[in-house]
Amino acid sequence: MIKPDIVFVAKLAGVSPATVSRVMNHPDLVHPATRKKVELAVEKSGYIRNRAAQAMHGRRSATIGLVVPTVANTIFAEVVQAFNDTVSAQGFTLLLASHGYDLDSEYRLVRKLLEHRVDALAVVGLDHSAGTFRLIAEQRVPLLALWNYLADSALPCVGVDNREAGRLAAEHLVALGHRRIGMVFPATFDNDRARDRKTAATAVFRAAGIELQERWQVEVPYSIAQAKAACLDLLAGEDRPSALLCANDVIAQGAIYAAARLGIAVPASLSVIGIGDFAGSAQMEPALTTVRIPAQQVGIAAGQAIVTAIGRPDADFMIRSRVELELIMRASTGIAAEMIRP
Amino acid sequence: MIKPDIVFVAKLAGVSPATVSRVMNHPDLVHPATRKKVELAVEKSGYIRNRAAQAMHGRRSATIGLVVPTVANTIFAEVVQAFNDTVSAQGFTLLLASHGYDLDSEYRLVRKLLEHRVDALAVVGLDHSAGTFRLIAEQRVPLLALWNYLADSALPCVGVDNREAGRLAAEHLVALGHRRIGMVFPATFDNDRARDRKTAATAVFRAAGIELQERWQVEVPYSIAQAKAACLDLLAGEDRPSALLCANDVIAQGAIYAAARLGIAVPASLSVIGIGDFAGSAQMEPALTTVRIPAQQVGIAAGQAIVTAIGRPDADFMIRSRVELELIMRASTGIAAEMIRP
DNA sequence: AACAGTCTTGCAAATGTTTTCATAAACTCT
DNA sequence: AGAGTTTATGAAAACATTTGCAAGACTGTT
Repeated sequence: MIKPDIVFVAKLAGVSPATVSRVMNHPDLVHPATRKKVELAVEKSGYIRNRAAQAMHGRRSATIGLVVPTVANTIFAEVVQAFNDTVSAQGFTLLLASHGYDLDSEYRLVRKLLEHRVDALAVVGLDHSAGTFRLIAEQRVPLLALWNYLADSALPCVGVDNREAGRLAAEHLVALGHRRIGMVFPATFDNDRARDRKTAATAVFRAAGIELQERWQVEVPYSIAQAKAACLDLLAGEDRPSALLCANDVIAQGAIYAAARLGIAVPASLSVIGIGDFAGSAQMEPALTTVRIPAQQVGIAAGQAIVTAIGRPDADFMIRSRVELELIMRASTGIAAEMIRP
Repeated sequence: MIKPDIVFVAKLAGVSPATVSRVMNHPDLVHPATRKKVELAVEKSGYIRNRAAQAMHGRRSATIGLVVPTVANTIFAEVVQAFNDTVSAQGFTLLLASHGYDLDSEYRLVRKLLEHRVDALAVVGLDHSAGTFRLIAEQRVPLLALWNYLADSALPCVGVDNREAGRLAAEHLVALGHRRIGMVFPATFDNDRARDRKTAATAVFRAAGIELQERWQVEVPYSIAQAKAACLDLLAGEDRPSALLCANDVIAQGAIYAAARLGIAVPASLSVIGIGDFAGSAQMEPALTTVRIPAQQVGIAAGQAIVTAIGRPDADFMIRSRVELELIMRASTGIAAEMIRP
C-alpha cells in the first residue's frame, strides 16, 4: 500500500517510466493504444504525479507567486480571485503571500516564493525594496506589477493609472463647484497607489485655485471602522468641508456612514467620492459616486500576461497594459451648496 | 553566472554539500564556525534553496493547500488572511484554490494541490465529494475542515456550529415578537453552512408556532447587488414580512439598502438580522444586528491545528474545535410592530 | 597518555521525474 | 520487396537535495 510512483504505474501498464511521463506531458507523442493502457494504470493505482520532482528537473513548477498587501480587504480580494481563476485555468496553482503593507516583510515573502521555484511572480504596485528587485532579477523569474499602470515603468505592469484616478475624482468635485474639500487617505509611505492618487488630486485642486485646509486632511488606514470614526471627528463641528475625496471606496463608505450618523444629508450638505467601485458601492444608500477600477479586468489581464511571459522564457518580458478608469456618477455627490444659493 | 546550487555553495565555503544542507535544516548539528562560513557563502552566492528538490526527497514541501469557494467575498477573505498569516509565521506557504461553490471542480483542485505535495489541506465546510475524500485519504495528507464545527464530524474541524448560528438569529427574532418572517438564503445544495443555518432557523420558527410564508422565502447568491434586488421585490407591496433573517451579512446589507431605498424604516417597520459580522456591518447605518462569527479566530485556530497535525505525521489527526458564536444586538432589529400596538 | 564518549563532517545512496539518444517497429513509396 | 521515412518506445543520465553510516577530531577523566 505504498504510494505509487511513476515506475509502479509503468510496471502496471507494462511500459517504461518514460512512456508514462510522456502520457502525462506530451500525450500526442504516444500511441493511442498505449496511452489508454497507461491511463488505465494511472486510474487503477491512484497515481498522482509529483510536481516537485518535475520542477526539480528544471521544468515548470506550474506555480505562480502572488504577493499582496492583504487579502482581507475588499480591494484586493476581487483581483486575487480573478487572477487566480485565470492562471488556474491554464494549469497553474497560486502561491499566495501577504505582507500587510510592509515592504520589508515583502522581501522575505518573495524569497520564500522563490524557494518554491515559482514560474513567475506578481506583486501589487511598483514600489518595492531594492533587495526584492535584486533577488528576483538574480533568479530570472518573470515579474509583473499588478494594479498600477505607469507609461514608463521599469517593470511590466497591468493596471490603472492612479494619478488619473485621483485626477478624475478631484475634477468631478471641482466641476460641481466644491472649494471646501477634505481628503481622507491612508499613509502613503509604503503605498504608491495612495500616493499617486493623492498628489494628482492635490494638483487639480491647486490648479483650480483651491486651498486645501490642513484640518480637513486626515490619515486613516483602509478600514471602514477607522474611516467612520475619523470622519465623525472631521464632520462634527460647523466648520466642515462640503466635499470629501476618499482614497478608496472602503474609506468613502465609512465617510458616508459617519454623515448618516451625524444627520448630514448626502449629497445635499456633503458630497463624498471614492475610488474603486467595490462590491456594494453601487447598492448602498446613497449610492456611491466613485472612479471605477475594474478589478476583475485587471486580474484577468494580469493573469494572461504572466502566463504568456512564462511561455517565452527567452524573450525579455515587457508589457504595459493600461486598464481604463471610469467616473461613475451616482448619488453621493452633488452641486456645492454655495453654487446654488446666489 | 549560472544559478548557484548547493554544491556551488559547498565549494565556495570549502565544505561538503551535506554540511550546507545541515546548515539550512539542522543548524544545531554543525559547528558554529563552519556554520558561519556556510552562511557567508550562501550570502555571497545569492543561493536560494530549492524546496522542490527538498520535497522530492520525501521531506516537507512546506506548503499547505487551502480550498475555498471564493476569496472575492468578504466571507472568506478574512479567514484566508488569518490562516495565511498563521501558517506563514511557521514557515509554510499557502497554495490557494477556489472553486466557486462547485464541489465537482473542487475535486480537480484538490488533485492539483496534491500534485504539489502539500503537507496538509484545509477545505471549507464538511460536505465534499466522495472522490475528494478518497483522493486525500489515499495520499495520507492531513485534512482539516474549516469554518464548520460538528460534534461528531468525520473530519477534524475548526469552526462554528452553523445550526447554532441559525438558531440564535431565529430566536432573537422570535423574542422580539416577530411572526411574519422572511428568509433570504442562497441555494443550499452545495453549501452545508447555509443549509445548517436555514434548517435550524426553520426549526425554531416551527417550534414557536410560526408559519413561514412561501412568498417571503427567497433564494439569492451571496451578492449585495442581487440581495438588494431580490429584497426590493420582496418588500415592495403592502403584504411584507416584519423581519428578515439573512443567511449572512452580505445579504443582510443588501436587504437594508433595499429597505432604505423603499423608505421602509429599519428597525421600526422592518427588522433585519444577518450572520457573520463582517467588516462594515457594525459601521453601517443602521448598524446591523448579527451573529458574530470570529473569522480571524477561526483562521488562526485552524492554522495552528494544521501545523500541529503536520508535526505529527504518525498519529491520527483528529481535532474538533468549536469557536463561539455571539449574538450582537445592534440597530437593525427591534420589537415587532404588532407587539407594540395593543 | 590512553580511553571512552561526544561532536563534526563527508561519502554515497536515494528520491521521482524528464529528456536525449538510440533502436525497433511500422508505414509509404516506387 | 526493398529503401527510406516516420512513429513509438526504452535505457540511462541528469536534476538538487537529504540522510544513514562511518570515520576522524575533539573533550574530559583517570
